Amino acid sequence: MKITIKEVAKEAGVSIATVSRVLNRKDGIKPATRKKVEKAIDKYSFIPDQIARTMIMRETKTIGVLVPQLSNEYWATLAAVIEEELWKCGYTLLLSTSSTREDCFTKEMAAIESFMQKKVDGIIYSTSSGNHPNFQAYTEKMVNYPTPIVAYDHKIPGLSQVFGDHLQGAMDAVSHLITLGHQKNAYIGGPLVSPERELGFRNAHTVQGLPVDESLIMRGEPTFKFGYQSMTTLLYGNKSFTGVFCGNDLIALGAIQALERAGKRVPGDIAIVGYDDIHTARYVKPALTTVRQPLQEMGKAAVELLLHSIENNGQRLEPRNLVFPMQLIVRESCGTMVKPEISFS
Amino acid sequence: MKITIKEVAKEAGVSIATVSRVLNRKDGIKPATRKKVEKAIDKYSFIPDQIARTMIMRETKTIGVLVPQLSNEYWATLAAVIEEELWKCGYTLLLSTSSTREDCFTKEMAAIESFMQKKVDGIIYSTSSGNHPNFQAYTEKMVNYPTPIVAYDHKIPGLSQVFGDHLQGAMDAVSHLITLGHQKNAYIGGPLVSPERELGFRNAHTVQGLPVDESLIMRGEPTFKFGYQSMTTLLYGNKSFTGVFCGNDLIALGAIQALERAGKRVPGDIAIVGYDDIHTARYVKPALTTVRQPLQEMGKAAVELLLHSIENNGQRLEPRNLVFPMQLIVRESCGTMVKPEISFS
DNA sequence: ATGAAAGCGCTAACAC
DNA sequence: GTGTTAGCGCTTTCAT
Repeated sequence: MKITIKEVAKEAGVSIATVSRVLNRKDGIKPATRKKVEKAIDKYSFIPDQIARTMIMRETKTIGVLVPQLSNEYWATLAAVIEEELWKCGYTLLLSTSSTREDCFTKEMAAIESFMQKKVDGIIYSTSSGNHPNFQAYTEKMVNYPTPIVAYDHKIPGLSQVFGDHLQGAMDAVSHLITLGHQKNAYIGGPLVSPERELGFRNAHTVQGLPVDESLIMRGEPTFKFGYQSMTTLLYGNKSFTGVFCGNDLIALGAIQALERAGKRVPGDIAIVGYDDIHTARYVKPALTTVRQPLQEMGKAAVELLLHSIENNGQRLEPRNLVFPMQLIVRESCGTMVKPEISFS
Repeated sequence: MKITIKEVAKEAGVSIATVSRVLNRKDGIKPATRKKVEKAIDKYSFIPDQIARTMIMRETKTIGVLVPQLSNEYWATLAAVIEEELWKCGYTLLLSTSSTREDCFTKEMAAIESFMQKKVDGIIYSTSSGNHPNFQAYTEKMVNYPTPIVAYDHKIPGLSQVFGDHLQGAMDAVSHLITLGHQKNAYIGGPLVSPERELGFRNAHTVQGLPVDESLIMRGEPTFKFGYQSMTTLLYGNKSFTGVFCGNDLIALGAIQALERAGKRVPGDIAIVGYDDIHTARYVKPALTTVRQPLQEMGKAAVELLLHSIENNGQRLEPRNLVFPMQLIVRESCGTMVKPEISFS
């Protein structure tokens, strides 16, 4: 038989209102009554029904989190950070991913809708379909949603957002390449990946009075496969270049793999910089020089922003934007000799 | 103003029952009425309240998934597989992790309880506290839970479960080491990690009539750090060994890092085998010889088992156990020269 | 200090 | 075909 507060009430010889009161730690209850009720709860191993409670309280204590994919270390780590942070604050997360499937935009919309149906208290939204033709139109409506949303690492006017300063990150990375003497560099990445990274690549050249060879710009998906294929294309195209900036570490790993297969040495023949600083970046040989994103801080900030706006949802407060600085991590893939670091993680 | 089916009904000039019918694609409705209702739904951008619906239907279309940690590639990938599979079947996942914190057992219990309160339709449960003193007592009660649970890669009597044949996997790995001529081998891993892997390690030796040096067995956590530290201990303990079987790939990576720091060559001086075949295993140098778990299949199986028992929850069907075979992937870390594989993933 | 009763938004059984 | 109505399990006035 199904146990509800009714059964508990009967067992304890009180009304359901009283049971509800002890469940919610309200005071103004005779200790003796409370004892009786607690005993009944225990006897039946009664677990209160959140769903019924939600109907009245209008809160689910769950947050919808949308990330592009979990099989990518960067996003998985972000999800981990968010989960931990949310749990500390008494929230659980409803998780969806978007970019495993071709039509990620459709999946994203469906996931958000599912979050709304399930009445999550808030949403943390990172996207992989920022370049979809209908993206703008869709996200513009988000401002009017009853559910607070914070955008992670992409712009949605009117929403609170957390993002990384990728223009700076990319410039630092490419400047490093240039400083080491690399004048002809390729970019494998955006703007599908991230327009700012390509922009930073260009700026770094411009600042040094160096031209950018447009045929050395490869745009596509943020995957190992794309990195491998792009590098292969570059190699067989007989392009001349000595440095490569990759839109993320996975791309860099793929590029390195292609280089090795072609008998080129990294960094001897070609210098490579990645982006993200996923764990793997330190394990590989050569260890990857890359740009570290302060993932931990960014994830925490997203949670804070969200919970803050949940608490004050009455006032519909001004959206807040948080920008985080990136940090160049110099390892081996650009030829600067550094003592290999040991890291536990 | 809050939009409910009431408002939609009024707008369309019908009763709430009719609105409910079109929402649930019931037939027996005049096309004209359906049109009217659909227009009203559209006008208000009405999103039905799952919570209210759940109260009656007794299903949430959400599944609770508990994994040890998301920052570990193996578990993240499993979560990704499960999410994808579940989504296809119309389910969303409520995700929790256990082992980021010290007291993972407490967190696990709390997470499961939270799943129950939130009335998930089922739970996929993988654990990292199988060695906790109260674990057995706790899981024994799970059989009587009203919510179907499938155990992932650990035994809980009375539940359906999916697991890998780690005894076989470990034996294959260690036999490979022995076949290559390694007679004195270390094990860095369990039994906290997985008792079967240690057992397989022992069996492989026994079968070949080789003794196991107990001082070469290191037990601890499934982390990079533990691998690094254990190898360091082994090295400074002046032990003699030429092969190492690691409980998982992260441990193996840590061990290799320690070996390199100590000026040893892999596989020249020491041969290493890992376990899991995470993506990183191919990127590292030397590429890791390891045991591949059919993660994709195992994740899918867990989902299938769960959904099957959700559908037939009336009959309380017999628990089913699925065991998956492991596959040794020979790369470079044991000294067998193989052409490095290219893999897109 | 406790109980009775009114809903929260929806579905389903039963009318008509 | 469509409307009326009784709940689902809980919280919360309003009485007492």
